[in-house]
Amino acid sequence: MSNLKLLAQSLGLSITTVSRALDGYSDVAPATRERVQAAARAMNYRPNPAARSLRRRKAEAVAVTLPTEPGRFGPPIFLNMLSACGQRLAEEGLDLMLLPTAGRSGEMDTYRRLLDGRRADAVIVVRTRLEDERVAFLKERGIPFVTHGRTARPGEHAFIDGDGEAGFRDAARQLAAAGHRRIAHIAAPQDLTFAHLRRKGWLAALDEVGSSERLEYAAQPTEAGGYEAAQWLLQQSAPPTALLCATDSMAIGALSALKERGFTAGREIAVIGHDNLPSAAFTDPPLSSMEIAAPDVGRQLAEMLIARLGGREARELQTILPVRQVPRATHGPAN
Amino acid sequence: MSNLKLLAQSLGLSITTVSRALDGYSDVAPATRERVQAAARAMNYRPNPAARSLRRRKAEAVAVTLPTEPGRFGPPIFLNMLSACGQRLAEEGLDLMLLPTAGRSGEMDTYRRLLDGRRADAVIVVRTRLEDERVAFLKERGIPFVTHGRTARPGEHAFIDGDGEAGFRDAARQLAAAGHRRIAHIAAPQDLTFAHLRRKGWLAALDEVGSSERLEYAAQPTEAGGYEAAQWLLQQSAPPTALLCATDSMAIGALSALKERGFTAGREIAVIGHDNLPSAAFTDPPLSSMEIAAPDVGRQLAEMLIARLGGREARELQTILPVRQVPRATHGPAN
DNA sequence: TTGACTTCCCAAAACGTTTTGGAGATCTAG
DNA sequence: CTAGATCTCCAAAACGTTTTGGGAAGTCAA
Repeated sequence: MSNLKLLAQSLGLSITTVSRALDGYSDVAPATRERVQAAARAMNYRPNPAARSLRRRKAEAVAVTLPTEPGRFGPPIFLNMLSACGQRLAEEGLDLMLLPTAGRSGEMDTYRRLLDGRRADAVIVVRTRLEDERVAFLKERGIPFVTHGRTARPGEHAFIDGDGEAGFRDAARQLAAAGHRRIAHIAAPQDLTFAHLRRKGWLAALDEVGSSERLEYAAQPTEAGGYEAAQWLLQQSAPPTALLCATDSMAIGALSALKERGFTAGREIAVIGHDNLPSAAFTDPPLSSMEIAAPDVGRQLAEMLIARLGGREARELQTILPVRQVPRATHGPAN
Repeated sequence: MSNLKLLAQSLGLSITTVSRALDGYSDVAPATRERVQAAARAMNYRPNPAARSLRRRKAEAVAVTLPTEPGRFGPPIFLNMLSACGQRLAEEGLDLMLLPTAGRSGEMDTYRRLLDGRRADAVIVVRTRLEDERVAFLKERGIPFVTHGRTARPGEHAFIDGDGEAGFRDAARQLAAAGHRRIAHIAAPQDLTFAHLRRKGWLAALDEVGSSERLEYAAQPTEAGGYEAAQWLLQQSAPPTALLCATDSMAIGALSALKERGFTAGREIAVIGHDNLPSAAFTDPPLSSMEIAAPDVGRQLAEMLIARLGGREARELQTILPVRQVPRATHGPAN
């Protein structure tokens, strides 16, 4: 409600001086600066964000688009990550805008609306794909952005990601070391980078131990997808003794399929997921999983975005976070 | 990049006329209107949102604050609901701003920053409490808002909510009809309205059937909370035969506690949750739950907000949606 | 023919901020 | 005592839109 004009009038100063005093310029006397700041606090003045961004030609906002098919739940991790991210951005005076989009084509429309209209200064890309048209678009336009997850050419942009490849390699190695010979992979759609990398890690471990079996099934990264995959794998002529699942949601579905067929996960068949969802500790048996070792991915994401807005080079802003195994009861023995 | 001035110049018209043509005013000739619209499309002109909201004195944005304790996951339903909501708001040219806040005091700070600075025209309140200072604040300031969930005085503001009370009454009735005599309630913190109402429904059913037992335990609405509650309830001298849980997350925790003590849910002890999470169908045994019967709560929320911004009275905008039982395997028999 | 009414258009004033390009004091050095 | 340097401050011009208050033709009725 109160603006610079009012503030200036009440202080007997010009708008210019008040503005500069509040922004901490050096060409205003310390005494007046303090007088101005006190008055601003008293009238609890807040700069009008519209006016400010009009003049500065910045939106002071960061956008994230959420591709959501109706009825399908986004991974619960997102909300938490975005929350932490937004909190850090707020400290910098940046708003976090959530732009849900319908399907993949709607997403590009949203991008165009967003950036032609200068509604956001920077963008966060989630559910990154190996070949991601969003990334291509943003690079072409020169908009700062950070992706959550890599693309096929990660060298060319800022990203933060967990080392799912290493995580799955380690997990598969451990299973092999425990005597498992038929380690199957329940994969998520391979255009999603995280899914591709996790599968790659699994493949690497199989190569290492000289296993030639390539038992796998790709499905949607949901409980239903995991269930479907496990059903298919278990009815093969030589069914697997271990299921390495792309996500915990899929693993939970797989557990259900195992139970249905009379298997006990962790005894006859090992199951390992990824994400360490809160519910993973409460499945029956408790689900072995893995997770990004850093507690604050969202915050780091924000930090990278801020650095990018501050002019830092994209190549300096590329983080791969280690993945830590969270063993529980389902990675049990083969031998 | 292109603005009204450029557009006007290229058309040999005034800025005023171009602006009015695009806004569909009647005082511009149909022929010129079309000429303008064609040109606007060709130059893919988008009005600068900052300039527009400066002049219109509106932010063209809706905010939702997300109270998130670090480490604790918000209910996975939120992301979906907000997604659907944001999609509808976008059709109206409104951005959905996500403002994560640290703890309860930080939340009020955020509200003040938000509304003193006119960053949002309207607000969505989630995790509504019986006595909610956010609601008080918004009413005092006269900001349009809709709450997801009711307060203790729901008559005074717009809200959308599921009829958790009826849902829990029905569920408890059914349990009683099946012969259950000691129906316990695993409650969420009672300052949260949804938790209060669900407990109330449970109490109502107990009164109806003349049961005097009041077995209950309140905990955090998480898997861990449900686990803790179930543990406590099961070690009472006269343990319950049914657990009516405030949320599916809690029910999943309870299932785990049951298993640990050698009980089979749905045989010795019934378990029912609420929310119908995707994973509820994949627990062992599959969890009986309930859910709001409407498929598009988020969209309806957006609709109410739009109506409210359009001047509709808050009292006309109060929706209680029916709750439907989703029976699976865990509400099993007592007799 | 004239006055009133339409129809179509426009100049200019906002909205509230930041920034540019000084201007008037006061001080410093010669 | 004067020329420059240094401190403080300010008027005015942006930023791109919407909206106010008309104004110039053209049309119609009397």
